[in-house]
Amino acid sequence: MLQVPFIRQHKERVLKGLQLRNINDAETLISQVLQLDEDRKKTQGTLDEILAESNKISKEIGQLFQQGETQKANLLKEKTGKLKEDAKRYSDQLNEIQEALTNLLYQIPNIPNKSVTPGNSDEDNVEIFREGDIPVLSKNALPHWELAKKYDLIDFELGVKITGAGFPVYKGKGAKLQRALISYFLDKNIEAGYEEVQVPHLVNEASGIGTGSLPDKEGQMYHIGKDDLYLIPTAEVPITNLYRDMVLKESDFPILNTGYTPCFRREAGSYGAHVRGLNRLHQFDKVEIVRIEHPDQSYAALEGMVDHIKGILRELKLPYRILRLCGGDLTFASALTYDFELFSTAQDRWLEISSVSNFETFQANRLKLRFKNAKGKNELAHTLNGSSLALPRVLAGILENYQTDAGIEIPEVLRKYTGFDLIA
RNA sequence: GGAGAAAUGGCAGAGUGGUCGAAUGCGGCAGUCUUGAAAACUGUUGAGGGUCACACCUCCGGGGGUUCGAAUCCCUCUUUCUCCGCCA
Repeated sequence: MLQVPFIRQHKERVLKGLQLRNINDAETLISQVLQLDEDRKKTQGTLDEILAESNKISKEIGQLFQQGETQKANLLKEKTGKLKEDAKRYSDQLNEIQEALTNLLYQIPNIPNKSVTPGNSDEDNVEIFREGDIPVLSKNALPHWELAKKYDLIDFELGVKITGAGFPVYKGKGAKLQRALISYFLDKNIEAGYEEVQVPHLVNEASGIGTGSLPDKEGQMYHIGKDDLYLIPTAEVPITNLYRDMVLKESDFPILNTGYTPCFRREAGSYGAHVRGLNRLHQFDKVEIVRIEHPDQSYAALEGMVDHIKGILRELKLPYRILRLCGGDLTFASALTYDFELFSTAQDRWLEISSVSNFETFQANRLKLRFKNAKGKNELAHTLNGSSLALPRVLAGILENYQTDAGIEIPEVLRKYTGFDLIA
């Protein structure tokens, strides 16, 4: 969530940023925010005066009682009735204004970084890097859902039986390969300095709001009504919320965490061929990296995260590219996002496997995640996160790109985790 | 799930209706002393709103109530601890 003083001071920049995101009524939205904030100040000013007066009288009454001047005190008491009424009225009004203001601010996404280019959809994203050889496969190469069936690695129908579509069952070497990937990713992250955490898979509303997942992605998350908890759509939510309501020291930076969790997404209305197999699921596994950074360091950190993920894909010998998301495709809370996509030869298409973002202070403002700066003032920290990596599509990419007539080869770096080097 | 106790500033811990935003200790910061450090001593040290700056307002787990006045009383929720029960 943006800070109102920021909006006031950088109105033009905010408007430009929102336009870059194709928000058409930005002007109205912003002027409403500023107007409401003015109303807020005015109302609070009035309320404060009333409260000050009422506090003064209360003190006087207290003194009179102590001096035994009961009669005078009782006289003074009568004056407070109107003040109380007024205070109640203005306080109610203030609450209304504040609620309206908050609701408005919840609707405003983050302001894109300078480097973000205009665009309407994923087609306008800018490819900034590409690496890895695209393997030449034999004529009878199969997509991963066929391979999964052929080698009995994943059973989609069984998942439908016990839960529903989008909840696959991994079996045998399929399950082992997935577990190998999780261990490998975690180990790589730990090696790079990230501390592993295991976090709850259900979060409360405050956590959802903290990362900007709520109310923006309400419909995307599974909600458990009975206990008012949400299944996490990504480990970003619980891990980032570890630092909610904190005032850090400058020496605490940087904070690096990694964690493996399943992720749950409702993905309402997505059906059809392009979401076949592992391409889009309701439950999938992901290893996440999260960083809490000093504002001066956050963009360097973002580049560091990109390099780190590059290193993993390089080791896995998978062909991939990096996109810088355009204004229209940027997620709600992000200022700058790089997507990693790996090329699936058998499907002849790019699959998104990681998204690395700098949220600057957008989440920190909601999280009340601050640090004491050199001047001793509390300042919002920057939060970042990235997938390293999302499992299903990496698994799909490995199955598809590593298939040979003899079977599916296991990437070299994974063999110590799988204990086998071929799925045949 | 049942019974009881508790929740106060970075931490520990006083405070049971009237200058309490809150004693005291520890920690942090600044200074004196020292070649430097430690110790000792002195001062300082919560957050948010508001203001050019003051003033002023709000916050003692969350929400609501009683009262002229609430950290203190009442209701409610949450969390923690102890005992019992159940249990991977």
